[in-house]
Amino acid sequence: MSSSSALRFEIQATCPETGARAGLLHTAHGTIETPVFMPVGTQGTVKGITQRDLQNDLDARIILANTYHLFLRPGHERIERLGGLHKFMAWPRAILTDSGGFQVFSLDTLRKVTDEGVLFRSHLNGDPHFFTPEGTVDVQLAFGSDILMVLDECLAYPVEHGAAVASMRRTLRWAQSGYAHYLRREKGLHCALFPIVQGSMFRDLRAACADALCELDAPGYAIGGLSVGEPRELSQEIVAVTAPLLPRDRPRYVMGVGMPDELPHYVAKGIDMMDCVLPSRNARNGYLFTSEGRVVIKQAQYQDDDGPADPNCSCYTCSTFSRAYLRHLYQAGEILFSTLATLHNVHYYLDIMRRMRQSIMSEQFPEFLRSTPLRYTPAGTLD
RNA sequence: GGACAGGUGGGUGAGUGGUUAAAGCCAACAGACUGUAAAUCUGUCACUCUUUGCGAGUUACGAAGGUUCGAAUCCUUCCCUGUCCA
Repeated sequence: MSSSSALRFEIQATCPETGARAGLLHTAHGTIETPVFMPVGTQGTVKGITQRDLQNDLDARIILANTYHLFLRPGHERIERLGGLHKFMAWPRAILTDSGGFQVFSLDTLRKVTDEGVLFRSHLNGDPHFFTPEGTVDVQLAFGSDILMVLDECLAYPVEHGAAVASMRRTLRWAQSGYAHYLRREKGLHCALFPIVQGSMFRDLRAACADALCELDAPGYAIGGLSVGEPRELSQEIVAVTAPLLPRDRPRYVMGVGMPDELPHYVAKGIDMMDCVLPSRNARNGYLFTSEGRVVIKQAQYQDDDGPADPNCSCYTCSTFSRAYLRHLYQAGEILFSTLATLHNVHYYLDIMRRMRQSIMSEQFPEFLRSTPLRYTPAGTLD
Protein backbone atom coordinates (compact mmCIF):
# COMPACT_ATOMS: atom_id res chain seq x y z
CA MET A 1 0.00 0.00 0.00
CA SER A 2 1.34 3.35 -1.00
CA SER A 3 1.77 5.30 2.21
CA SER A 4 1.39 8.67 0.55
CA SER A 5 -2.06 8.13 -0.93
CA ALA A 6 -5.52 8.76 0.42
CA LEU A 7 -6.72 6.00 -1.84
CA ARG A 8 -7.04 2.67 -0.07
CA PHE A 9 -7.65 -0.59 -1.88
CA GLU A 10 -8.92 -3.57 0.01
CA ILE A 11 -9.16 -6.97 -1.66
CA GLN A 12 -12.05 -9.00 -0.31
CA ALA A 13 -11.91 -12.11 -2.41
CA THR A 14 -9.74 -13.61 -5.12
CA CYS A 15 -10.81 -16.28 -7.56
CA PRO A 16 -8.32 -19.11 -7.05
CA GLU A 17 -8.73 -20.33 -10.61
CA THR A 18 -8.36 -17.07 -12.54
CA GLY A 19 -7.00 -14.50 -10.10
CA ALA A 20 -10.03 -12.25 -10.52
CA ARG A 21 -10.48 -10.02 -7.49
CA ALA A 22 -13.37 -8.42 -5.67
CA GLY A 23 -12.46 -5.47 -3.53
CA LEU A 24 -13.24 -2.08 -2.10
CA LEU A 25 -11.62 1.11 -3.26
CA HIS A 26 -11.96 3.77 -0.60
CA THR A 27 -11.91 7.35 -1.83
CA ALA A 28 -12.65 10.72 -0.33
CA HIS A 29 -15.96 10.56 -2.18
CA GLY A 30 -17.14 7.16 -1.16
CA THR A 31 -16.26 3.53 -1.42
CA ILE A 32 -16.23 1.80 -4.77
CA GLU A 33 -16.97 -1.87 -5.07
CA THR A 34 -14.65 -3.55 -7.54
CA PRO A 35 -14.45 -4.77 -10.17
CA VAL A 36 -16.07 -1.57 -11.35
CA PHE A 37 -17.23 -0.11 -14.62
CA MET A 38 -16.98 3.65 -14.80
CA PRO A 39 -19.43 5.48 -17.06
CA VAL A 40 -17.79 8.21 -19.10
CA GLY A 41 -18.82 11.80 -18.46
CA THR A 42 -16.28 13.64 -20.55
CA GLN A 43 -17.66 17.15 -20.19
CA GLY A 44 -18.90 16.80 -16.64
CA THR A 45 -21.98 14.84 -17.69
CA VAL A 46 -22.72 11.33 -18.76
CA LYS A 47 -24.49 12.34 -21.94
CA GLY A 48 -28.23 11.89 -21.82
CA ILE A 49 -28.82 11.14 -18.16
CA THR A 50 -28.87 13.12 -14.94
CA GLN A 51 -26.65 12.83 -11.93
CA ARG A 52 -29.73 11.74 -10.04
CA ASP A 53 -30.20 8.87 -12.50
CA LEU A 54 -26.55 7.93 -12.09
CA GLN A 55 -26.60 8.01 -8.33
CA ASN A 56 -30.05 6.85 -7.28
CA ASP A 57 -31.20 4.70 -10.14
CA LEU A 58 -28.00 3.25 -11.57
CA ASP A 59 -25.95 3.49 -8.38
CA ALA A 60 -22.74 4.36 -10.19
CA ARG A 61 -19.98 4.90 -7.66
CA ILE A 62 -17.43 6.58 -9.88
CA ILE A 63 -17.50 8.28 -13.25
CA LEU A 64 -14.93 9.68 -15.62
CA ALA A 65 -14.40 13.23 -16.74
CA ASN A 66 -11.84 14.64 -19.12
CA THR A 67 -8.99 17.05 -18.54
CA TYR A 68 -8.65 18.27 -22.13
CA HIS A 69 -12.32 19.03 -22.57
CA LEU A 70 -12.94 20.62 -19.19
CA PHE A 71 -9.71 22.59 -19.41
CA LEU A 72 -10.86 24.12 -22.69
CA ARG A 73 -14.38 24.68 -21.46
CA PRO A 74 -15.29 25.90 -18.90
CA GLY A 75 -11.68 25.95 -17.67
CA HIS A 76 -10.07 24.41 -14.59
CA GLU A 77 -9.67 27.72 -12.81
CA ARG A 78 -13.34 28.47 -13.14
CA ILE A 79 -14.22 24.99 -11.90
CA GLU A 80 -11.91 25.49 -8.94
CA ARG A 81 -13.46 28.89 -8.14
CA LEU A 82 -16.88 27.29 -8.27
CA GLY A 83 -15.87 24.78 -5.64
CA GLY A 84 -14.33 21.97 -7.63
CA LEU A 85 -15.70 19.53 -10.14
CA HIS A 86 -17.78 17.53 -7.69
CA LYS A 87 -19.70 20.59 -6.59
CA PHE A 88 -19.77 22.11 -10.06
CA MET A 89 -21.47 19.11 -11.59
CA ALA A 90 -23.32 18.14 -8.41
CA TRP A 91 -21.81 14.69 -8.26
CA PRO A 92 -20.96 13.72 -4.68
CA ARG A 93 -19.30 10.44 -5.53
CA ALA A 94 -15.89 9.66 -6.94
CA ILE A 95 -14.47 11.15 -10.13
CA LEU A 96 -11.57 9.90 -12.20
CA THR A 97 -10.21 12.31 -14.77
CA ASP A 98 -8.36 11.26 -17.87
CA SER A 99 -5.34 13.38 -18.64
CA GLY A 100 -5.90 14.22 -22.28
CA GLY A 101 -3.73 11.30 -23.38
CA PHE A 102 -6.64 9.83 -25.28
CA GLN A 103 -7.02 13.09 -27.21
CA VAL A 104 -3.48 12.53 -28.47
CA PHE A 105 -5.07 9.61 -30.29
CA SER A 106 -8.55 10.89 -31.08
CA LEU A 107 -7.51 14.42 -32.07
CA ASP A 108 -4.35 13.36 -33.85
CA THR A 109 -4.80 15.97 -36.57
CA LEU A 110 -4.95 18.75 -33.99
CA ARG A 111 -1.87 18.06 -31.93
CA LYS A 112 1.88 17.77 -31.99
CA VAL A 113 3.75 15.55 -29.54
CA THR A 114 7.18 16.56 -28.32
CA ASP A 115 9.38 15.24 -25.54
CA GLU A 116 8.11 18.03 -23.31
CA GLY A 117 4.40 17.43 -23.85
CA VAL A 118 1.58 17.81 -26.31
CA LEU A 119 0.70 20.94 -28.23
CA PHE A 120 -3.03 20.84 -28.88
CA ARG A 121 -4.85 23.18 -31.19
CA SER A 122 -8.25 23.55 -29.64
CA HIS A 123 -10.98 21.81 -31.61
CA LEU A 124 -13.24 24.67 -30.53
CA ASN A 125 -11.34 27.69 -31.79
CA GLY A 126 -7.86 26.59 -32.82
CA ASP A 127 -6.12 28.16 -29.85
CA PRO A 128 -2.84 26.46 -28.95
CA HIS A 129 -2.54 24.81 -25.56
CA PHE A 130 0.57 23.03 -24.41
CA PHE A 131 -0.14 20.06 -22.15
CA THR A 132 2.73 18.93 -19.95
CA PRO A 133 2.94 16.09 -17.44
CA GLU A 134 3.08 18.65 -14.63
CA GLY A 135 0.43 20.94 -16.03
CA THR A 136 -2.12 18.18 -16.48
CA VAL A 137 -1.60 17.19 -12.84
CA ASP A 138 -2.22 20.78 -11.80
CA VAL A 139 -5.39 20.96 -13.84
CA GLN A 140 -6.72 17.74 -12.37
CA LEU A 141 -5.87 18.92 -8.86
CA ALA A 142 -7.86 22.07 -9.58
CA PHE A 143 -10.79 19.87 -10.56
CA GLY A 144 -10.44 18.05 -7.26
CA SER A 145 -10.50 14.64 -8.95
CA ASP A 146 -10.28 11.57 -6.76
CA ILE A 147 -8.15 9.71 -9.26
CA LEU A 148 -5.87 11.60 -11.62
CA MET A 149 -4.22 10.09 -14.66
CA VAL A 150 -0.74 10.92 -15.85
CA LEU A 151 -0.34 12.42 -19.29
CA ASP A 152 0.45 9.66 -21.76
CA GLU A 153 0.72 9.17 -25.47
CA CYS A 154 -2.02 6.88 -26.72
CA LEU A 155 -0.72 5.41 -29.97
CA ALA A 156 -2.85 4.26 -32.87
CA TYR A 157 -2.54 0.69 -34.12
CA PRO A 158 -0.54 -0.54 -35.88
CA VAL A 159 2.79 1.14 -35.22
CA GLU A 160 6.40 0.17 -35.88
CA HIS A 161 8.33 -1.27 -32.96
CA GLY A 162 10.87 1.52 -33.10
CA ALA A 163 8.25 4.22 -32.92
CA ALA A 164 6.50 2.37 -30.12
CA VAL A 165 9.76 2.24 -28.14
CA ALA A 166 10.30 5.96 -28.44
CA SER A 167 6.70 6.69 -27.55
CA MET A 168 6.68 4.34 -24.58
CA ARG A 169 9.87 5.88 -23.21
CA ARG A 170 8.37 9.33 -23.58
CA THR A 171 5.21 8.27 -21.78
CA LEU A 172 7.40 6.75 -19.07
CA ARG A 173 9.37 9.98 -18.60
CA TRP A 174 6.12 11.93 -18.49
CA ALA A 175 4.83 9.56 -15.81
CA GLN A 176 7.99 10.02 -13.77
CA SER A 177 8.02 13.79 -13.97
CA GLY A 178 4.27 14.03 -13.57
CA TYR A 179 4.39 11.79 -10.55
CA ALA A 180 7.23 13.72 -8.95
CA HIS A 181 5.29 16.91 -9.48
CA TYR A 182 2.20 15.33 -8.00
CA LEU A 183 4.10 14.23 -4.88
CA ARG A 184 5.32 17.78 -4.34
CA ARG A 185 1.77 19.10 -4.56
CA GLU A 186 -0.53 16.47 -3.12
CA LYS A 187 0.25 16.97 0.58
CA GLY A 188 -3.02 16.88 2.45
CA LEU A 189 -5.05 16.20 -0.68
CA HIS A 190 -7.25 13.17 -0.78
CA CYS A 191 -6.55 11.90 -4.23
CA ALA A 192 -4.34 9.52 -6.17
CA LEU A 193 -2.41 9.63 -9.43
CA PHE A 194 -2.30 6.58 -11.68
CA PRO A 195 0.48 5.99 -14.20
CA ILE A 196 -0.42 4.37 -17.52
CA VAL A 197 1.36 1.44 -19.11
CA GLN A 198 1.93 1.91 -22.83
CA GLY A 199 3.96 0.01 -25.43
CA SER A 200 1.43 -0.64 -28.17
CA MET A 201 0.96 -4.36 -28.84
CA PHE A 202 4.57 -5.30 -28.10
CA ARG A 203 4.93 -7.54 -25.09
CA ASP A 204 8.52 -6.54 -24.40
CA LEU A 205 7.58 -2.87 -24.33
CA ARG A 206 4.58 -3.46 -22.13
CA ALA A 207 6.75 -5.40 -19.68
CA ALA A 208 9.49 -2.79 -19.66
CA CYS A 209 7.00 0.01 -19.17
CA ALA A 210 5.18 -1.80 -16.37
CA ASP A 211 8.40 -2.63 -14.55
CA ALA A 212 9.62 0.95 -14.70
CA LEU A 213 6.30 2.39 -13.60
CA CYS A 214 6.18 0.06 -10.60
CA GLU A 215 9.17 1.92 -9.20
CA LEU A 216 6.88 4.91 -8.72
CA ASP A 217 5.01 2.92 -6.08
CA ALA A 218 1.74 4.45 -7.25
CA PRO A 219 -1.55 3.57 -5.53
CA GLY A 220 -2.99 2.20 -8.76
CA TYR A 221 -2.02 1.47 -12.34
CA ALA A 222 -3.68 1.71 -15.70
CA ILE A 223 -3.16 -0.13 -18.93
CA GLY A 224 -3.73 2.26 -21.79
CA GLY A 225 -3.35 2.27 -25.52
CA LEU A 226 -5.98 -0.40 -26.17
CA SER A 227 -9.10 -0.21 -28.32
CA VAL A 228 -7.19 1.81 -30.85
CA GLY A 229 -7.92 -0.36 -33.86
CA GLU A 230 -6.31 -3.66 -32.91
CA PRO A 231 -8.12 -7.02 -33.07
CA ARG A 232 -9.97 -7.74 -29.86
CA GLU A 233 -7.92 -10.85 -29.11
CA LEU A 234 -4.85 -8.67 -29.03
CA SER A 235 -6.33 -6.36 -26.41
CA GLN A 236 -6.97 -9.37 -24.21
CA GLU A 237 -3.48 -10.73 -24.84
CA ILE A 238 -1.79 -7.48 -23.94
CA VAL A 239 -3.76 -7.21 -20.73
CA ALA A 240 -2.96 -10.84 -19.96
CA VAL A 241 0.78 -10.21 -20.17
CA THR A 242 0.72 -6.78 -18.52
CA ALA A 243 -1.62 -7.13 -15.57
CA PRO A 244 0.50 -9.71 -13.70
CA LEU A 245 3.43 -7.29 -13.75
CA LEU A 246 1.47 -4.67 -11.81
CA PRO A 247 1.34 -4.65 -8.01
CA ARG A 248 -1.06 -7.29 -6.74
CA ASP A 249 -2.31 -5.07 -3.91
CA ARG A 250 -3.21 -2.06 -6.08
CA PRO A 251 -6.16 -1.51 -8.37
CA ARG A 252 -5.54 -2.23 -12.02
CA TYR A 253 -7.43 -0.23 -14.60
CA VAL A 254 -7.84 -1.03 -18.28
CA MET A 255 -8.71 2.17 -20.09
CA GLY A 256 -11.36 2.38 -22.76
CA VAL A 257 -12.89 -1.10 -22.80
CA GLY A 258 -15.06 -2.82 -23.86
CA MET A 259 -18.01 -4.79 -25.20
CA PRO A 260 -20.10 -6.40 -22.45
CA ASP A 261 -18.81 -9.90 -23.13
CA GLU A 262 -15.23 -8.71 -22.83
CA LEU A 263 -15.54 -7.27 -19.35
CA PRO A 264 -15.40 -10.58 -17.44
CA HIS A 265 -12.37 -11.64 -19.46
CA TYR A 266 -10.46 -8.57 -18.38
CA VAL A 267 -11.50 -9.16 -14.80
CA ALA A 268 -10.30 -12.74 -15.15
CA LYS A 269 -6.88 -11.31 -15.92
CA GLY A 270 -6.79 -9.41 -12.65
CA ILE A 271 -8.39 -6.14 -13.75
CA ASP A 272 -10.41 -4.10 -11.24
CA MET A 273 -11.50 -1.02 -13.16
CA MET A 274 -12.71 -0.29 -16.69
CA ASP A 275 -14.40 2.52 -18.54
CA CYS A 276 -15.89 2.86 -21.98
CA VAL A 277 -18.12 5.17 -24.00
CA LEU A 278 -19.84 2.26 -25.72
CA PRO A 279 -22.89 2.00 -23.45
CA SER A 280 -23.62 5.71 -23.62
CA ARG A 281 -22.61 6.40 -27.21
CA ASN A 282 -24.23 3.32 -28.69
CA ALA A 283 -27.36 4.08 -26.73
CA ARG A 284 -27.66 7.41 -28.49
CA ASN A 285 -27.11 5.66 -31.80
CA GLY A 286 -29.98 3.25 -31.32
CA TYR A 287 -27.99 0.24 -30.13
CA LEU A 288 -29.00 -1.46 -26.91
CA PHE A 289 -26.97 -4.07 -25.07
CA THR A 290 -29.24 -6.75 -23.65
CA SER A 291 -29.13 -10.15 -22.01
CA GLU A 292 -30.30 -11.51 -25.37
CA GLY A 293 -27.52 -9.81 -27.28
CA ARG A 294 -27.58 -6.64 -29.32
CA VAL A 295 -30.92 -5.02 -29.95
CA VAL A 296 -30.61 -2.34 -32.60
CA ILE A 297 -33.80 -0.71 -31.49
CA LYS A 298 -33.87 1.69 -34.42
CA GLN A 299 -34.48 -1.19 -36.82
CA ALA A 300 -37.89 -1.42 -38.50
CA GLN A 301 -38.44 -4.90 -37.06
CA TYR A 302 -39.25 -3.38 -33.66
CA GLN A 303 -41.99 -0.97 -34.71
CA ASP A 304 -44.77 -3.28 -33.51
CA ASP A 305 -42.87 -5.00 -30.70
CA ASP A 306 -44.68 -4.35 -27.43
CA GLY A 307 -42.17 -6.23 -25.30
CA PRO A 308 -39.43 -4.65 -23.19
CA ALA A 309 -36.02 -3.92 -24.68
CA ASP A 310 -34.53 -6.56 -22.39
CA PRO A 311 -36.99 -8.92 -20.68
CA ASN A 312 -34.40 -9.73 -18.03
CA CYS A 313 -33.64 -6.13 -17.12
CA SER A 314 -35.04 -4.24 -14.16
CA CYS A 315 -34.07 -0.76 -15.27
CA TYR A 316 -36.64 2.03 -15.59
CA THR A 317 -36.59 1.83 -19.38
CA CYS A 318 -37.17 -1.90 -19.57
CA SER A 319 -39.73 -2.00 -16.79
CA THR A 320 -41.76 0.83 -18.28
CA PHE A 321 -41.49 1.13 -22.06
CA SER A 322 -41.90 -1.12 -25.07
CA ARG A 323 -39.48 -1.69 -27.89
CA ALA A 324 -42.07 -0.14 -30.20
CA TYR A 325 -42.13 3.05 -28.14
CA LEU A 326 -38.34 3.26 -27.94
CA ARG A 327 -38.09 2.70 -31.67
CA HIS A 328 -40.67 5.43 -32.17
CA LEU A 329 -38.73 7.87 -30.01
CA TYR A 330 -35.57 7.16 -31.96
CA GLN A 331 -37.33 7.61 -35.31
CA ALA A 332 -38.93 10.83 -34.17
CA GLY A 333 -35.57 12.20 -33.03
CA GLU A 334 -36.93 12.68 -29.56
CA ILE A 335 -34.44 13.59 -26.86
CA LEU A 336 -36.08 11.17 -24.44
CA PHE A 337 -34.78 8.31 -26.52
CA SER A 338 -31.18 9.11 -25.61
CA THR A 339 -32.07 9.27 -21.97
CA LEU A 340 -33.97 5.99 -21.85
CA ALA A 341 -31.45 4.13 -24.00
CA THR A 342 -28.47 5.42 -22.02
CA LEU A 343 -30.20 4.59 -18.78
CA HIS A 344 -30.63 1.02 -19.93
CA ASN A 345 -27.18 0.50 -21.42
CA VAL A 346 -25.35 1.89 -18.42
CA HIS A 347 -27.58 -0.14 -16.15
CA TYR A 348 -26.74 -3.22 -18.19
CA TYR A 349 -23.00 -2.63 -17.82
CA LEU A 350 -23.19 -1.90 -14.11
CA ASP A 351 -25.37 -4.93 -13.55
CA ILE A 352 -22.83 -7.16 -15.27
CA MET A 353 -20.20 -5.79 -12.90
CA ARG A 354 -22.37 -6.32 -9.84
CA ARG A 355 -23.13 -9.90 -10.79
CA MET A 356 -19.52 -10.52 -11.61
CA ARG A 357 -18.41 -9.16 -8.27
CA GLN A 358 -20.97 -11.32 -6.53
CA SER A 359 -19.72 -14.39 -8.36
CA ILE A 360 -16.16 -13.68 -7.23
CA MET A 361 -17.30 -13.21 -3.65
CA SER A 362 -19.24 -16.46 -3.76
CA GLU A 363 -16.46 -18.39 -5.51
CA GLN A 364 -18.50 -18.87 -8.66
CA PHE A 365 -16.57 -16.63 -10.99
CA PRO A 366 -15.29 -19.40 -13.29
CA GLU A 367 -18.90 -20.35 -14.06
CA PHE A 368 -19.75 -16.71 -14.66
CA LEU A 369 -16.81 -16.40 -17.01
CA ARG A 370 -17.81 -19.47 -18.98
CA SER A 371 -21.32 -18.07 -19.38
CA THR A 372 -19.96 -15.11 -21.36
CA PRO A 373 -17.61 -16.57 -23.96
CA LEU A 374 -15.82 -14.23 -26.32
CA ARG A 375 -17.26 -14.64 -29.79
CA TYR A 376 -14.76 -13.18 -32.16
CA THR A 377 -15.59 -12.66 -35.79
CA PRO A 378 -13.00 -13.35 -38.49
CA ALA A 379 -12.34 -9.62 -38.60
CA GLY A 380 -11.24 -9.71 -34.98
CA THR A 381 -14.25 -7.86 -33.71
CA LEU A 382 -16.89 -9.21 -31.40
CA ASP A 383 -20.16 -10.57 -32.68
C1' G B 1 -64.51 34.44 -67.58
C1' G B 2 -59.45 36.98 -67.83
C1' A B 3 -54.01 37.74 -66.43
C1' C B 4 -49.81 35.87 -64.48
C1' A B 5 -46.90 31.76 -62.03
C1' G B 6 -46.43 26.69 -61.74
C1' G B 7 -46.94 21.03 -62.29
C1' U B 8 -39.74 16.77 -61.58
C1' G B 9 -38.52 10.31 -58.19
C1' G B 10 -41.82 8.83 -50.83
C1' G B 11 -41.42 14.58 -49.51
C1' U B 12 -38.89 19.07 -50.72
C1' G B 13 -36.22 21.05 -54.57
C1' A B 14 -32.07 21.84 -58.50
C1' G B 15 -31.89 21.07 -63.55
C1' U B 16 -34.08 24.77 -69.10
C1' G B 17 -31.53 20.39 -75.99
C1' G B 18 -26.93 15.56 -75.28
C1' U B 19 -21.58 13.86 -69.63
C1' U B 20 -29.63 13.07 -66.44
C1' A B 21 -32.20 7.17 -63.76
C1' A B 22 -32.19 13.04 -62.91
C1' A B 23 -27.87 17.44 -57.75
C1' G B 24 -28.65 18.81 -52.63
C1' C B 25 -31.63 18.27 -48.36
C1' C B 26 -35.36 15.34 -45.73
C1' A B 27 -37.72 10.72 -45.01
C1' A B 28 -36.92 5.41 -45.30
C1' C B 29 -33.62 1.08 -44.86
C1' A B 30 -28.99 -1.00 -43.26
C1' G B 31 -24.08 -0.56 -41.05
C1' A B 32 -20.19 1.58 -37.88
C1' C B 33 -19.18 3.23 -32.96
C1' U B 34 -14.48 0.86 -27.42
C1' G B 35 -9.62 6.40 -21.70
C1' U B 36 -16.45 10.85 -26.43
C1' A B 37 -14.62 17.01 -31.78
C1' A B 38 -20.33 11.82 -31.92
C1' A B 39 -28.43 13.29 -30.39
C1' U B 40 -22.33 11.53 -34.85
C1' C B 41 -20.58 9.17 -39.23
C1' U B 42 -20.94 5.73 -43.59
C1' G B 43 -23.63 3.07 -47.28
C1' U B 44 -28.23 2.00 -50.04
C1' C B 45 -32.35 4.38 -51.84
C1' A B 46 -37.27 3.27 -60.07
C1' C B 47 -37.74 -1.93 -61.84
C1' U B 48 -35.67 -6.43 -64.15
C1' C B 49 -31.62 -9.33 -65.66
C1' U B 50 -26.56 -9.98 -64.78
C1' U B 51 -20.56 -14.22 -66.13
C1' U B 52 -21.75 -8.61 -60.04
C1' G B 53 -18.00 -4.61 -64.28
C1' C B 54 -17.95 2.61 -63.81
C1' G B 55 -22.60 -4.17 -67.46
C1' A B 56 -27.43 -4.73 -70.26
C1' G B 57 -32.53 -3.70 -70.75
C1' U B 58 -37.27 -1.45 -69.36
C1' U B 59 -40.07 2.45 -67.43
C1' A B 60 -39.83 7.73 -65.57
C1' C B 61 -39.93 14.59 -64.97
C1' G B 62 -49.09 16.31 -65.18
C1' A B 63 -51.45 13.95 -70.17
C1' A B 64 -51.45 13.40 -75.42
C1' G B 65 -49.30 14.78 -79.79
C1' G B 66 -45.19 17.28 -82.45
C1' U B 67 -40.01 19.34 -83.68
C1' U B 68 -35.02 17.07 -83.41
C1' C B 69 -29.91 12.39 -84.70
C1' G B 70 -31.28 13.33 -79.46
C1' A B 71 -36.48 16.31 -75.09
C1' A B 72 -37.48 16.87 -67.95
C1' U B 73 -35.64 20.87 -71.03
C1' C B 74 -38.43 23.62 -77.51
C1' C B 75 -43.76 23.81 -79.92
C1' U B 76 -49.33 22.61 -79.80
C1' U B 77 -53.63 21.13 -77.31
C1' C B 78 -55.75 19.40 -72.94
C1' C B 79 -55.92 18.55 -67.51
C1' C B 80 -54.65 20.31 -62.73
C1' U B 81 -52.68 23.87 -58.77
C1' G B 82 -51.66 28.81 -56.71
C1' U B 83 -52.05 34.20 -56.77
C1' C B 84 -54.44 38.45 -58.63
C1' C B 85 -58.44 40.89 -61.59
C1' A B 86 -63.68 40.63 -62.95
